[in-house]
Amino acid sequence: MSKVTVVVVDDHELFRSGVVAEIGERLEVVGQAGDIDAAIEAVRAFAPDVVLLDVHLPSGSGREVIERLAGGPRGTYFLALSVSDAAEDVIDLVRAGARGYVTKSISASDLIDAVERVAEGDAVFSPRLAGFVLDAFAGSATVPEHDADLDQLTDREREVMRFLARGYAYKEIGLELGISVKTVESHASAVLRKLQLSSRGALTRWAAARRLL
Amino acid sequence: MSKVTVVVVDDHELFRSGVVAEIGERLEVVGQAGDIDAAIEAVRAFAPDVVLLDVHLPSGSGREVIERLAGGPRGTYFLALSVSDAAEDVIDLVRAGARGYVTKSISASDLIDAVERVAEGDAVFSPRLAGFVLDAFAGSATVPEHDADLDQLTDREREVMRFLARGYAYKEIGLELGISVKTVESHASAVLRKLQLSSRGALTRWAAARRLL
DNA sequence: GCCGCAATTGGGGATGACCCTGAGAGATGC
DNA sequence: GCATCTCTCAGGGTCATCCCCAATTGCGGC
Repeated sequence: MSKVTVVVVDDHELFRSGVVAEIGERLEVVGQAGDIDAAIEAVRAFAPDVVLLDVHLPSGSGREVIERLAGGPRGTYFLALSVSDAAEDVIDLVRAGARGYVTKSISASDLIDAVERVAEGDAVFSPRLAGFVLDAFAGSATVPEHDADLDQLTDREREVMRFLARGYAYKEIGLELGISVKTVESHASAVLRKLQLSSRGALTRWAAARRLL
Repeated sequence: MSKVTVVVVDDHELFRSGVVAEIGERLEVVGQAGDIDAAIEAVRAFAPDVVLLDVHLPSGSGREVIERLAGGPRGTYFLALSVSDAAEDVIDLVRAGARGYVTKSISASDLIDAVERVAEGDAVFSPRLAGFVLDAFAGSATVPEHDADLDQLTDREREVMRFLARGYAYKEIGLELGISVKTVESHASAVLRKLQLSSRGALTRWAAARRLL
């Protein structure tokens, strides 16, 4: 396969040179940049497979580079490369869209491997760093858990309730479920009664508060 | 360092035997289980470093094992091992707390490496699978960002829109804002027209899709 | 079988929420 | 001065919503 193309973004020119010297044999470094604006320009110009992105740049965070390039032509992955191994930095960059995060203490051969894996769509993290992301992910998505209120509803009622909360009219729900409007009304009535709600609007608020939308 | 201890959970005894035969040289398999209850018992009894967990078990999902052991003594990591490489399964298990996810097509030596890395707190994924998690993570936190649709609304209209989307009746909004019902109706009408929506229900769906609730 | 119960499916009918058009008052800008 | 925009409100028509009511089906207990 042909060489993976890379743009290196770091505010220290000496560091960039070092990286290029180390990985230049196996990867094709098509561009370099020292600040956010130059980085964006370089990525747009060369459309590399992978962007090696320093987290701390003089004009801001590497996150900004990813965000401002979001929505652009796909196929470019970002690999964060930083001295920092703080959880906040890692999560921040990953949230923005980085596909990996390695510290600068990485060896040249490991860095090459990491870039090639990221270029293929895989995610790469230095040991321990992935744990930050997974913890944040698992914690951020505290899911369903048992809901006594929902338990009193029958299957059909729960189904109807979901549409109701999202703002679908009875008629629309009837079409969607293949039953008559009147039947939908019956279910809706049962839902309101069981949940002790007075109106359809109250149901929307109830569902929104539970993040059921 | 001493051998990493492992409990293997899979409903096929033959598969468990195969795993044990392959990894037994380098890792210490202290227990096995074929269903959810046995898995929980084994993990509690042996407190292994790593649990190799099949996703699909006869009595349910491997997720249940992780959930029912959550809050127990720490130090045990879960590594999902499945034939499925579906995004839902991967995200489901990671959300529950798995520290890695590899498919059953993995080689014995790679599996041993993966177990050892997970035992040290690192996260391990088969190629491509990590992308699912990162996409879900990044997608779960899509930030406000500028919204051209919202910009066309006046301050008052935005205010009314927020109530509308949450399911408040015109009368309630009027009371809340200290204006007449008729005024609220006018604002509501303007909101629908500007956002090109046909009804109040459509507005609720529009807002829900944008996480404005 | 037979009865009771719950779930699902409908109908009739009345209220009023919803949505449109139009319009006046005040503020701002050219 | 005139145009524009925003906020305010009213009249009026349509139909979504929500009440009470009933038939059908399936399931478990006696």
